[in-house]
Amino acid sequence: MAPRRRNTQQRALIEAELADCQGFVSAQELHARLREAGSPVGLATVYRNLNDLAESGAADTIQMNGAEQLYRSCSDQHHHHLVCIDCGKTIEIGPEHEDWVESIARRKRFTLVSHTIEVFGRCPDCRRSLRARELTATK
Amino acid sequence: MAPRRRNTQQRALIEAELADCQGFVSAQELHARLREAGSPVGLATVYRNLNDLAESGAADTIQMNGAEQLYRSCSDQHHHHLVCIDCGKTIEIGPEHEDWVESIARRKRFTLVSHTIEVFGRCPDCRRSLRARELTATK
DNA sequence: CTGGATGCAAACGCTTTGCAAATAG
DNA sequence: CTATTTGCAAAGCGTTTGCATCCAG
Repeated sequence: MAPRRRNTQQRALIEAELADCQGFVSAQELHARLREAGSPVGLATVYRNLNDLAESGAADTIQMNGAEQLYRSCSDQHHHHLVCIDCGKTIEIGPEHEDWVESIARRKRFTLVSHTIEVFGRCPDCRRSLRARELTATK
Repeated sequence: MAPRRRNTQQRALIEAELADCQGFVSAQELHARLREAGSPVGLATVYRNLNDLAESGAADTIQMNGAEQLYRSCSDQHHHHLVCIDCGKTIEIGPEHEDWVESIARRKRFTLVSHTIEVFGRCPDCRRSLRARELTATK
């Protein structure tokens, strides 16, 4: 079992702030938000808690280019995301693909351990404003 | 077009060594190999070239846990891998799934930009030796 | 020759850790 | 009261960069 942890004030703040974020946030970002919100939590504490949350499954995490770890509140089961590269909005991708992943592993006689899938694109809103901007820039 | 680069001796060494590796290697690992092989190439140069290769598509790259970038020689088109977590053997996963990724994006009205898929498991060989080891350890 | 490439070491950015002080249970 | 957790600052780690030197074209 996951060894129960203490219920500290800063842990609560971190969880709350994380839940408030729409998409993924980095530890640094979350730390800044808390600071601005007048809750001066130590950066190291943010890291420690975020890692705990990720380990316990209460948050999930992806690695961005540049070795930055992003976290997101998540109580659900295993799933993946479609992430907008402009605004950061994320949409969960259903579990339909798990079958596909399993069949790949089976076909190669691999025992499946884990997998990561991240899909990046541009959401309708951002695409629209991008196009508007391009028109303006046209000479 | 990709601006042509100079054909230096160390670039050749790096490309050759990368091609020699079975699975993925980190920049540091590759640097160590070269050094052991008596080809003292600077670490920075290894990084620079590996990044160039990745950018030009001559190598592909995945991020491991812990923010370490792994590279692999690769002349093919875009594809993904099934990686053995014990021996590091990698098997390319065909492009069948690209359709699936596209359909996800289309359904959510996203303009697709990129995606990453990595599947980790244990290959038949490693599974076999693992089982053998477990039997031995049985009290 | 000359500009791009190399090598070194210093700089970087994110993350982790050591340790004393604070605090939950 | 005691074991955890916090906060700070220092250390760690992979990677990048500044700059003088080197060498491919």
